[in-house]
Amino acid sequence: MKENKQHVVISKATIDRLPLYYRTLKLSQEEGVAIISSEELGRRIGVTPEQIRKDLSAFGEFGKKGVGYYVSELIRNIGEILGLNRQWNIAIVGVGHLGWALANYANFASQGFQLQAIFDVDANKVGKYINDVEIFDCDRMPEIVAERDIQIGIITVPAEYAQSVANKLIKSGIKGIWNFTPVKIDVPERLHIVNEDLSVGLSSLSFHLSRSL
Amino acid sequence: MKENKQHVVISKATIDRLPLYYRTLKLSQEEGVAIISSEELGRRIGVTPEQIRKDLSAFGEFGKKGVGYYVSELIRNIGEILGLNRQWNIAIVGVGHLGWALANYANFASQGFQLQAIFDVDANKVGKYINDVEIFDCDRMPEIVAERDIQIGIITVPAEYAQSVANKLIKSGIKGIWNFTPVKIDVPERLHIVNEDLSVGLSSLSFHLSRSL
DNA sequence: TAGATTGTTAATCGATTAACAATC
DNA sequence: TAGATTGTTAATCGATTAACAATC
Repeated sequence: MKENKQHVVISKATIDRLPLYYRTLKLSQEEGVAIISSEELGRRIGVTPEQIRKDLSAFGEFGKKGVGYYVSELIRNIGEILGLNRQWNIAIVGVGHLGWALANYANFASQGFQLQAIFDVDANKVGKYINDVEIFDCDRMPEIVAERDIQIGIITVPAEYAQSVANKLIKSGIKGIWNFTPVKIDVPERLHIVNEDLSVGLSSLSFHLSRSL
Repeated sequence: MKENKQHVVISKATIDRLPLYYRTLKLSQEEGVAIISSEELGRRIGVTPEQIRKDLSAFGEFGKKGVGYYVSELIRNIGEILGLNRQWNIAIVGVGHLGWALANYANFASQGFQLQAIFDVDANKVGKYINDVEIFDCDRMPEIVAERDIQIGIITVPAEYAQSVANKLIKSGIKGIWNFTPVKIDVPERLHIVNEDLSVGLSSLSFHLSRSL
């Protein structure tokens, strides 16, 4: 019996672990593992088995007591929870080093994220292609976003343009933003935004190394 | 009176917010702000003033009651806490798209992180330069790391080589690792590792969009 | 059946928020 | 002095861990 647990509050921490489970399960599947226990899955990921069972229990009952989880079934279920069983259309705004790297990141496609367009203001870049994806002028954002049903925008422009680019994306009809600039972007309530602040990682290392060296 | 609060437990969340404070303070300073309240700083970052005061209080008393924080003083103090007032020598292993982008990321240097070397196994890349930084064969890691006193290694190789590259870095004397591969790397207790899993961001957006669309 | 492992409830731990005395 | 704002203690909230009944 599959329950619908809409009433359970799902923590951000849980959502961030699900992709980890998903990926590790896929790897296990490739290795030929058909059934896996929370114990074994936890060992591979570096998470306690209780944590995994708790996380999953927020969405339903996916395992078999005394047995474990059927890998393919769990992959399907987590994929469904994360919305990975469908295609998302994404766009990158800003072809700097990072934007270029992300545009070349082939793995997105394999996870259902289809890069539909790249935007930049530089006339020298507009009209060129990165891996068969065209670079458009930012002014054409409303048109292209609508035409290609783009739901997610990735912002890799210099920090000072982050907010104005976000505004333009939102006005064009985008539903979610992945922000690589180190500034806080104000967005309407209904919009989802994930901040990927790459400068935190090194600072964190710096902090710990200063203390231990 | 500056106290030494070695007994206070500092949460990971606090450490992750400090770079945010640091950066925002620097921006404020550039705008000519000399004194800032936790209220105003919080507003700019999107964090409650209580949070900021609590975070800082783990390290000492940096403000003036009834006044606020002297921006330059707080920058210096947070910089000291994070270990940003010194130079760290870093190396990148793996010149794929992401490694290339990071090697070109000029901002590292401005924060005291000096890219000293790049490593790759591809003979076509070895000997070339990215922004005046030479690409060395991975076999020369022990030699170069020691010679240039490199403390931090950035791993941007394909997932399957992550662990062996980490082992090599550690054996070469590296003290901290910034891991961009989506796999768990086992390291000795004394080593610091920060995982930057870029695939989580899109999955998280996918999850929220699935629910709200 | 006995052993294994889930799903869930209760207990613990940790982090955030609220409140306020101290003091500039 | 009165108003403002810090630093800290107490209260709340949320997330993780432990324990265990259910059951395959």
